Amino acid sequence: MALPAEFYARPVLDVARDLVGCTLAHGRTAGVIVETEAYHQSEPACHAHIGVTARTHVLFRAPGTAYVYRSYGIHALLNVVCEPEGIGAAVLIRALEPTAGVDTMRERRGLPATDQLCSGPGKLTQALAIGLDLNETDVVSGPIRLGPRPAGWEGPPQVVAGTRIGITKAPELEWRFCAVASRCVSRPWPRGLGPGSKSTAH
DNA sequence: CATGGGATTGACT
DNA sequence: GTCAATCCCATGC
Repeated sequence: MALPAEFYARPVLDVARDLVGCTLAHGRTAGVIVETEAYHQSEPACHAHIGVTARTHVLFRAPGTAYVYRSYGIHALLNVVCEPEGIGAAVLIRALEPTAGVDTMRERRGLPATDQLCSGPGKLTQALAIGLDLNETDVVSGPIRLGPRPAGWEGPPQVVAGTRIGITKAPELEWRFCAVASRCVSRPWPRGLGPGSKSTAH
């Protein structure tokens, strides 16, 4: 049972928030999404901001298309294209809580603790064996599968918003969404302050 | 055609 | 805390 294409044909911020708590699977490995970030052509941190190129054309394709690209020459990062076709927008999957195929993940990752198997965008693609070959595949009916929350995750998960990580452009946008209780997120909130804190003691 | 940067990670000081 | 690895691609000459 997969999330329908219509799920992704909505504002990218809504999709990013709603994907937290959903299931991501590839092969026999799977996990629950605990961290996402939204990207939209209207802001400069998004690859689609520069327009349609050989690299970015995928972002303008139909909602529910996977956009997998290489980061820092090393890591594959997984995104899901959102909004109507022709709009360049996507949700970056940043972290999972492993639920299936954990032993396989451990082998691929080299025996780290379970909490760290998928606690980062480059880690989870390695753990689930998601490579650049899956770029432009369909997450509704293709090899990468996205489904609703599994049993045990009923009820809306408590999701908190914060600023995106590792970017230099538009760093002020609070377009990162995390499951609040998870220990599998890629990075804790700075200085132990709650998400969305705009001012420090001053 | 040459160059520089990047939505990261892991190892090291 | 710092830093190198490594490669695709956008940009500029």
